[in-house]
Amino acid sequence: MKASIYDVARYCGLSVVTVSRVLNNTGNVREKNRRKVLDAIEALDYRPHAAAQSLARGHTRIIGLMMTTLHDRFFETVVNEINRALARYGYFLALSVSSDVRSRETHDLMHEDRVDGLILLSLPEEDRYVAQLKKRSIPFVLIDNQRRDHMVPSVLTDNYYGGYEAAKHLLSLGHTRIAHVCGPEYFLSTRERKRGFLDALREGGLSPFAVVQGDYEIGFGYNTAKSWIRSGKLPTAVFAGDDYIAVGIVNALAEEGMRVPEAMSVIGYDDQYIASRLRPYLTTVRQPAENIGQSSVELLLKWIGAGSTASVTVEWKPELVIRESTAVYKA
Amino acid sequence: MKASIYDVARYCGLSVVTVSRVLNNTGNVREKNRRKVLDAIEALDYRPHAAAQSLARGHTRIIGLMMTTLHDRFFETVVNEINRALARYGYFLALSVSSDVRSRETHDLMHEDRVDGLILLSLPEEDRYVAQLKKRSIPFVLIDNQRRDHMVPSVLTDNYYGGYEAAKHLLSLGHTRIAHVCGPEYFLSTRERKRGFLDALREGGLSPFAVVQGDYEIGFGYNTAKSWIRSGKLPTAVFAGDDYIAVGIVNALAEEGMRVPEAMSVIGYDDQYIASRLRPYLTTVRQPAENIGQSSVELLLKWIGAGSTASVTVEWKPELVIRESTAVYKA
DNA sequence: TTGAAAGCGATACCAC
DNA sequence: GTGGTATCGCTTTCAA
Repeated sequence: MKASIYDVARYCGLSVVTVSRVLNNTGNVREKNRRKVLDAIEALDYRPHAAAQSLARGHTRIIGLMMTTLHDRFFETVVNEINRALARYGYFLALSVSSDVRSRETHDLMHEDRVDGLILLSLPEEDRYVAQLKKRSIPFVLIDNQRRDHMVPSVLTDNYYGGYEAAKHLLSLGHTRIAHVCGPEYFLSTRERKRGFLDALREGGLSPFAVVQGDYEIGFGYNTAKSWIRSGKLPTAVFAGDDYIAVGIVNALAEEGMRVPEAMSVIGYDDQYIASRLRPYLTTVRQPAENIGQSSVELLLKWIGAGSTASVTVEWKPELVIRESTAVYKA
Repeated sequence: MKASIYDVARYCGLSVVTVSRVLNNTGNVREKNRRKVLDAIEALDYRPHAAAQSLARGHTRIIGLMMTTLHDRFFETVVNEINRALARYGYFLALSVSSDVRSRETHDLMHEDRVDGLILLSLPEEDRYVAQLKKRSIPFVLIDNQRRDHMVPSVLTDNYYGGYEAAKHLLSLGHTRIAHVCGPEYFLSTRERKRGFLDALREGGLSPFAVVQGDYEIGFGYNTAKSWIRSGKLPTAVFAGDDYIAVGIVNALAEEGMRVPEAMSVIGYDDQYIASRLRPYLTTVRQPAENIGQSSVELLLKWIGAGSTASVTVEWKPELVIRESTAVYKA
């Protein structure tokens, strides 16, 4: 049978209160007794019962994380970092991956006082949750939120800047026939990247060779490039909405014997695993996933600690990573 | 303030016992009263307090999952499936990703009665945990365990079979100069795949063109292929230890203007995302991650339900997925 | 510095 | 069918 705090108290001839005190490092315990308690704990291999502690203290030291998919390098890294940061502060991570927003389990995560706070990672329909969370006054943080108008603590990256920098890079290389192959319109990030891209081109006095919209998939990039090739009209540089699209483009070109960056410069977004492994290594825009994960935890724990929040927004700048897939334009 | 079961009882003029009864669907409640309770719950927007329930019931309905990395398609899918299966049974998932086996948080997951059971996903040093778990009599299941000798409930895939089938496939295509580029020796899966591969070759009366060992990385496949090319001595077919290695090989070949499968047949393992997206689509050996995730949950919950286990081992057969990267040998 | 006792919010045994 | 009460294991006043 597992030892309880009473067993420890009995074992060392002190009261449970004293045991509790050394457990929680609340002062006022004679050093000699402290030792006795510690020894008893050791001898009995005692560990406090989490549920009992939660009940007594009113909190669980569990943070919930809700997301729709793990299959994304950026998300993976964020989750990893959140996990690590949480552990450092003595918190646990409850994960809920659910593509179906309306499923039951995600709701119970916030309904039964299971968590002290929640992190919402790039959730569509975020409003629905935000309303619930506010009503139940559960601390939360949004990462990569879709809407920026409601005042809620959130951490995000400057996608406009990312798109802008990507385009600037291509421009500086002397390209003038520049296309953008982007993701679905309903992502704020897609729209922002595009806006940044277009603004940069406009500043350069250019209009885009083309703006093609589809999914963040290798296949979409592949098909787009193939259709350009078929038509015989190609841009000299492409800003892909993400690395998968970029890789698809490179792949299609390679099949036709065209090399990147010689035949076409290609720039991606996200710095996924393959971006730095597959030749040609991809020039890309990197989001600081580690920082994002960390800030979200810090923001959340600050809220939990303070009992209220100032609804801070932390914004990270993405970073242009120049590798092999972009080069100076040669006529 | 959040409503407790006492508030509900007071509101509907019944006792907490009755409320608890309708909450848990234990019979013996007059239908009329049942309605009253339900109405009160509705009116007060009441939800039972998880910690209080855990304390009273003696379990948490939380299952812990320990793993070392999320960056793997197979793992992702397993996690996803575990999450889904758990949710179906009304359980929650506590995740601990930790490459450092000795870190604190992973331990507390099993020490404070936070979880009703644990799933260990492909953990090196599994023995250490198994011992702890057994000592504390916490139900657990191993997925993809490294050692197969200790009697513990586990679910795994037949890597020997996978390697064997891969080789058979290449053999049946008429290849005779077949290489194996595999992962690190310390993975049981690596050793098993290799053993299957070698046995198949032996049955075909062949010895391998080469067996090269390195990391499960694109770069390793790339470098290996490059060195073959430099040496001028190439196999006509390769069984890569995983898809990343395979993609690296294809990538290196493509750079030299050599096409797959025309110049060389390549077969991967795991059916990662890129395997089915990048041309040429990879012939690969697919592990049934969904089934694995599900069985692990079922095994674990069965143990938890029964209070004991028969130490079952569930083994899934991987499946050969033939796509574009392998073809009949032409001299 | 220490400990007795009152919660925390449920469940479960046992009368009625 | 229903409800009083002890119980789960810990924290937190409050007196001593």
